Amino acid sequence: MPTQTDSPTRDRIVEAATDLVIERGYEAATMRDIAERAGVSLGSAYHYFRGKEELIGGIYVRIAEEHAEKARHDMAGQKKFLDRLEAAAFAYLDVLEPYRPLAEPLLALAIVPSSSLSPFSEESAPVRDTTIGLYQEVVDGSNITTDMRLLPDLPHALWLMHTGITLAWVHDKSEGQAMTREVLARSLPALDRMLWLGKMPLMRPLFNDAVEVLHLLRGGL
Amino acid sequence: MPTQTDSPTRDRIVEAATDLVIERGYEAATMRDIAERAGVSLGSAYHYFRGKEELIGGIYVRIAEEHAEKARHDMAGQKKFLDRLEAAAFAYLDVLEPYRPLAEPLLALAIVPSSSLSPFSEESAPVRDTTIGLYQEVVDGSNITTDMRLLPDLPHALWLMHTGITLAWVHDKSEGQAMTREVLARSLPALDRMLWLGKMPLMRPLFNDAVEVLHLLRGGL
DNA sequence: GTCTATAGTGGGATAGAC
DNA sequence: GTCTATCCCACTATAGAC
Repeated sequence: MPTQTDSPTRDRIVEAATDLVIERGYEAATMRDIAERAGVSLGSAYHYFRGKEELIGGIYVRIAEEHAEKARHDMAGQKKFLDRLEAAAFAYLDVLEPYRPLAEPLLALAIVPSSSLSPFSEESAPVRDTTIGLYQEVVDGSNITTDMRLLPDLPHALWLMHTGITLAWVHDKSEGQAMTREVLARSLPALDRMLWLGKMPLMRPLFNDAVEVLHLLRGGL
Repeated sequence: MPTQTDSPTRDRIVEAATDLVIERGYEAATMRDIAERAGVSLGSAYHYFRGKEELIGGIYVRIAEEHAEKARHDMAGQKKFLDRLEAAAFAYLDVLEPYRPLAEPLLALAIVPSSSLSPFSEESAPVRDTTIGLYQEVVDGSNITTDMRLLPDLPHALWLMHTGITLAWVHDKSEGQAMTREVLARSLPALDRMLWLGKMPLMRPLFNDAVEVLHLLRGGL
């Protein structure tokens, strides 16, 4: 944890904030209410956290860690790249589920590139590395066959896809976000098959572009 | 315009808001300042607009219309699908450029699915239809060859890509958002080539998935 | 020096007189 | 349809408690 010193008061405030935001939504959970439920004064809450945004931010870390843990468990023993990728992706949706009430307000904060809560920010580097590392494991532990030039950028690209899944999941209006699951069930095997096509000479120019685009994205975001 | 009745006062408020937000940013442009610059009271501003968000929302319409106009001009006479698609995409980036100071705050509002400013919302239907219609023209005026089952969903899919481009552009940290342009320069030809591959029997299963995924997305977002 | 409490400030939004 | 007056919020400043 490269964050603050541990403090029971601090933890109580985070907990109160998470509960209240889940109960009432982001706007309706006022800093006064959060402080009151945590049994501290408003001033104390602001002593520990720069603002409401930072208070909420800690949840990201929790989600990423829960995801990594469940994904590692679910793909243990699996060898096929598709199996491992599916395990990691669906584990993410499982972990996300209870946090759904937080999805909209969290996304509104995280989408701002200059915000510390943005997945691309300097401050998010630890959480980002956790998830990229997980996808590295997805690749490394597998028997993937594709254009070898793609491999170094693949974990990062999968993490980018991971943020895309988040975006789709938040916007998914279907019951229990079934659409996101169905899209993954359809597109992950397709992705697997496309990667496999990377071995074919006919596909060479397409994979040239893919490698180049992934590099560009990595540099400019 | 299926919106409000025209009113000079209303227009003055919109203009003041746009200017102030570009000058100072979204947060710093207070409703009080906007009202003052427009020469009306705070209460009057709230008479015309439900809130700050709605006040800013009108800008979307303007961007979509400017884009459609420039794109139609730029692709006039072009027959090749790739040429038309590139014309439409790069026209969009050209149109977006002067609005860059608004990008972050606007995205923060638009990303919330329940917001009227979301590109997927009921209220955004007119703007959405404008842009989907433009991509329909991109396809219809072209000599595109691909798996025919893809065609009905293609304009909507291109609009989805269009919102993705917006997302990348807002996050693009490179000088003058050069990365987004380079990514497009690389990936649009690749997309064109992939669509062309839809004619090959080998690609049949991949295009089955593509058609299915596009349908799922269309239904669940 | 570390934490807490209190009393502000300013901004978004609303009610109701005219 | 325009205004004034007011509410409630996030957030700040700062004095004091331990």
